[in-house]
Amino acid sequence: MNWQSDFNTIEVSFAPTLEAWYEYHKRDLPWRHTRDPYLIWLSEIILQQTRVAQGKPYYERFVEAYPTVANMAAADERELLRLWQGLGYYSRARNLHQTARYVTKDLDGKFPDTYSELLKMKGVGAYTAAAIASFAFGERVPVVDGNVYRVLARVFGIEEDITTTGAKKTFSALATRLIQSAHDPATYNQAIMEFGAIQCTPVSPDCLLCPLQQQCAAYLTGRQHLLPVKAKKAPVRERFFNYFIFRIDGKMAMRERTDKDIWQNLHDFCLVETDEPKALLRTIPLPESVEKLVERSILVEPPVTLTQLLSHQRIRATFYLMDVTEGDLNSLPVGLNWYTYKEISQLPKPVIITNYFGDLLG
DNA sequence: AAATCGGGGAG
DNA sequence: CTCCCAGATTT
Repeated sequence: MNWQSDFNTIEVSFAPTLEAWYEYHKRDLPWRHTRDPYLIWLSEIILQQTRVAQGKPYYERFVEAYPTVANMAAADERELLRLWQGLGYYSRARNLHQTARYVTKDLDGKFPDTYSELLKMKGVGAYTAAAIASFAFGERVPVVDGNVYRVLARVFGIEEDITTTGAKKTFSALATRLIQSAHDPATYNQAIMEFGAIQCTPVSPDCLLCPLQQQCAAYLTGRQHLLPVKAKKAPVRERFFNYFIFRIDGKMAMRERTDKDIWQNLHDFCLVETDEPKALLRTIPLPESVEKLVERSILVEPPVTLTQLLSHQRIRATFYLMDVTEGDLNSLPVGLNWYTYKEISQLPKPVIITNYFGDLLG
């Protein structure tokens, strides 16, 4: 047996081995009890870059609120964002809504049933299209997610930087070969991701009880902890937010974020961003409309500073709670509107805003 | 090809 | 602290 046929033997046994492992080790997760493409799509969007433990309660709430794609299409986008609040990557919620309407209106409620048609939906890329196509329709297309990168890099000893375009092609090509030997494409795709999530984990993988131990290039050379190779991320950008919370008669001034920036379509307060931290209110350069409002307001408590860490940014926000004492309530700076506390509790807001409110307003 | 988009949990 | 999670889209 030469090296070529030996290599092919590993490729052919790979999928059946994982499928067998999966039948014994799989977790009982809610989206594994359905083949409804709508529910599978919903679960996959929620789980993008999101751990199962974090996404699961959101999935339950969304299924309860919108049992069908038509229900979701009929909903208000703000309602979806409110349900999505705290999960991050809010474009997912906006795309969810847009795609629900696309399926309901343009496709007459019939969910796309092939990889290439699924790929046309907003928010559905190569991974999600493959997941829905295989889980709901049995199509033989491989999922390639973070788990798959890790498992394949280790078992096959691939040292390419997984953040590059070339690696994406390498791993996809290998994954396409491997799924050909699967007994069932849906089971195999579930299996390799589950295997990455609970056996071949990023830190301290359970190699001693691994069914692929003697076929794993990384284990056989003691390089588990070195694979996959991944370029380091750029350092996070520091940002300083100065929030003015204008308050009067049980209302607060808030605005919907519409700039091409974080937290699009979520609601926050009057924001003045500075390029350095400002400990004193009078040192913050204010736009004229804000300055005029500040002048007829009084600071009702010492400013509170909170920090929110994002993937690429560290937000340090200082909150100035201001009671407006006089003047025309109809003349707020552009974009701001008065909201009652009850209304505010229903608005989708960034986590740092809900943290500021504490238990007062969700 | 590189940057951007959240938030949380594990170690 | 660092890493990374059932990635996609924009620049």
